[in-house]
Amino acid sequence: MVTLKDIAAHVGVSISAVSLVLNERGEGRVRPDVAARIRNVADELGYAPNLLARGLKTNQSHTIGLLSDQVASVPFAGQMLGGAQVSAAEEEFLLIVVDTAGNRDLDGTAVKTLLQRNIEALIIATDFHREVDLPMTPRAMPVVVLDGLPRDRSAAADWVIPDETGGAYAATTHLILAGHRRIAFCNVEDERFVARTLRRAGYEAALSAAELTPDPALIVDASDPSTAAGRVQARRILSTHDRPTAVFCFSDQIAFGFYQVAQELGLRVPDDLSIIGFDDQPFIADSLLPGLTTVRLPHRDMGTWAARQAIARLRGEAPSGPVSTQMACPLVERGSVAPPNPEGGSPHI
Amino acid sequence: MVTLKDIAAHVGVSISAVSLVLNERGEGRVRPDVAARIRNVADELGYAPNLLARGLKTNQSHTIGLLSDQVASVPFAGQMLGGAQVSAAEEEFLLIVVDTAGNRDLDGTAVKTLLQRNIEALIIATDFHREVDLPMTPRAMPVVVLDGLPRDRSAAADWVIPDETGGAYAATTHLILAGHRRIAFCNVEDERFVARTLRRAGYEAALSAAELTPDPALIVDASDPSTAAGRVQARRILSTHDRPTAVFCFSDQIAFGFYQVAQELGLRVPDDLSIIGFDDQPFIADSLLPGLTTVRLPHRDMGTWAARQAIARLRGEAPSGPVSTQMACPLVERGSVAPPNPEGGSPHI
DNA sequence: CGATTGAAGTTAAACGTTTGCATCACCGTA
DNA sequence: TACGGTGATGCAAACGTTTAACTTCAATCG
Repeated sequence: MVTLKDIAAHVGVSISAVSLVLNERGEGRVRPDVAARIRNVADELGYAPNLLARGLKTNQSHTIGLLSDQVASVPFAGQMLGGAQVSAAEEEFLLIVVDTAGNRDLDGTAVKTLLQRNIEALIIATDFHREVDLPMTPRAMPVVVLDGLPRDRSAAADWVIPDETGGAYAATTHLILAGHRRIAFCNVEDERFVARTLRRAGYEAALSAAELTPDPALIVDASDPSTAAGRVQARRILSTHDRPTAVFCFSDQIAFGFYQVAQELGLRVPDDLSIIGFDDQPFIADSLLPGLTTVRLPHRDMGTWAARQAIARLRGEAPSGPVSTQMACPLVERGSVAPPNPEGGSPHI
Repeated sequence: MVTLKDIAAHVGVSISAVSLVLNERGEGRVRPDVAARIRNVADELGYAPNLLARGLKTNQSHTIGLLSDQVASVPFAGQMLGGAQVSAAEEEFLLIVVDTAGNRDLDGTAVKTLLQRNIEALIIATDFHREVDLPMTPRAMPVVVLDGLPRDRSAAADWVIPDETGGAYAATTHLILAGHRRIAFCNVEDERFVARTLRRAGYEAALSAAELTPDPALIVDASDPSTAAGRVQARRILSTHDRPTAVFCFSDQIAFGFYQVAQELGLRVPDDLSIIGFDDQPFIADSLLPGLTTVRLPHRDMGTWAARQAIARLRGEAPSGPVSTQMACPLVERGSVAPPNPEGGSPHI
């Protein structure tokens, strides 16, 4: 590896002169022609500053730590990480990711690992929108929660979450505009899903806005967001005599379950049953037949925001209080929504 | 942050004494009682070594770089990263991941970023088993290819790949043992998939071992490993008059397509058609109805191996030549395989 | 004409470690 | 008494940077 010393020796000046020039601080301190020589030699030799050394001196490692307990467990995680990493890189920051592999990091080992590397900011990422407990961090270090919010709302952390309510509203409205009146909502029962309440609010708001009264019988809770749990609710809800003509599902997985049960019952999607999911999960939403109309979770955008926000704070460009934002969840139209079948609910066999 | 100097001041010894003790090098050089005092104070103050400083001095950053062009793009990536990161952590190494976000890193910017951070070893990860071009790296730096192999086979790099042939053999044999004789294989046509050839070899070997002659009409190529491409081949192959009773698919996605077309044609899975996939893709294989019997790609294990191998090389524990390994791809049995229906191929409507 | 200014650098200290070498007290031996 | 050996400890240099403070020299100014 080439060091400042090497360049200095080649050019015949002192190390500091080289440092000054290469950091664009040589203006008026180093003669232009000497500066040019230095730059040339640096180029020729392929100089790249040793960031360990620089970090040691300046205490600015240009590194952001990302802590997560689930990089592996969930497919969208990659999108968030990718977004964060790429936008960090745009600002010449490096993102270092530590995954506690599912173990709640109670003793703070993971955070310590990161602090030892002199990270300048910390991003806490979750596998789904929920409340998180923040680890202990040095007073001045920016902390950003990615896809979640601090349980202690007074904590000095920024956060970004999806606009769950907006997404649910858009989905439900889409169904209403297609002509549906009996629209079911298959939610999840687990309280840890913050989205649970928010999506329901969006669903209800959309109905109200269209002057429809929600039918409690059409709102059901799956035990979790899985396909199997979706099937259970689908069987209950689709075999009633006045079944809904459309269903909005908490997850694409659950929607998948509704596809399967619809098949079983001889209901065609979308002719006899319109379905909308949530997540826009790769390899599912677009693989289903017909393609699943769904609401996209903006994982990449959230990752991007988190990294940018962390950097903005580092630079003192952010307001003093915590800032938070909601990312839009756009509706992705595929083929699972159609006007309700006037014929009514009689199954085609 | 607490430094050696702080501890030295508290105890009333020199910095070097503290350093020696804390690195277990004090034996016979520092009196035991003093050593104990040092350790105590270090604990109390919550000392953690500054790894930048240490790395600068020792030139050992205890960091491994992982370069990939697709963390985001593929769901399994997380498994590989998780495996690599966790096993690196076990050896007190940190994994830093740089994703070029799909841009082939021609100028080596990404590698440079990593080298600037003084990484000690480099892992090159791919999104699917294929040949990769290795970037320029310092002569002595260990390089490990994860889920792929160097195009230049004489390069000084280790690599780990899945045992594609073994997995395909197991899958095909499983179908044979269930009683199937007409077993189709839906491959992909894109040559970049190294697995293409290997899985086909496993399929054919299994048939030969059972003294079955492969029927060329039963081997088809999908244009890519997607569900849509799978459907195209499924329609061709399942509507023939003497259709196969079982099919082994290159991917779970393709298998998904076969489920869909089987439905369309009134064929029941597994009664009328047995299906085996490849990948064990989360949220698909276990969501299908019936669950998809498939071959698991050992992403996590490969990640683990890559990190361990890199570290072993660093420590000089590896043989001098390149080493490579194949990870077993176990068959995961769910519900999509049954004995062939003696009734024959007549569709049930 | 002596003092001031400005350009063009250089010196040296510092960041937190690690580590070879020097120091020093003490002991046993010749 | 002198000497080598040991055990305990401190000193100081080095890793590659950054940066405040300094030097030197020539030119300008009142």
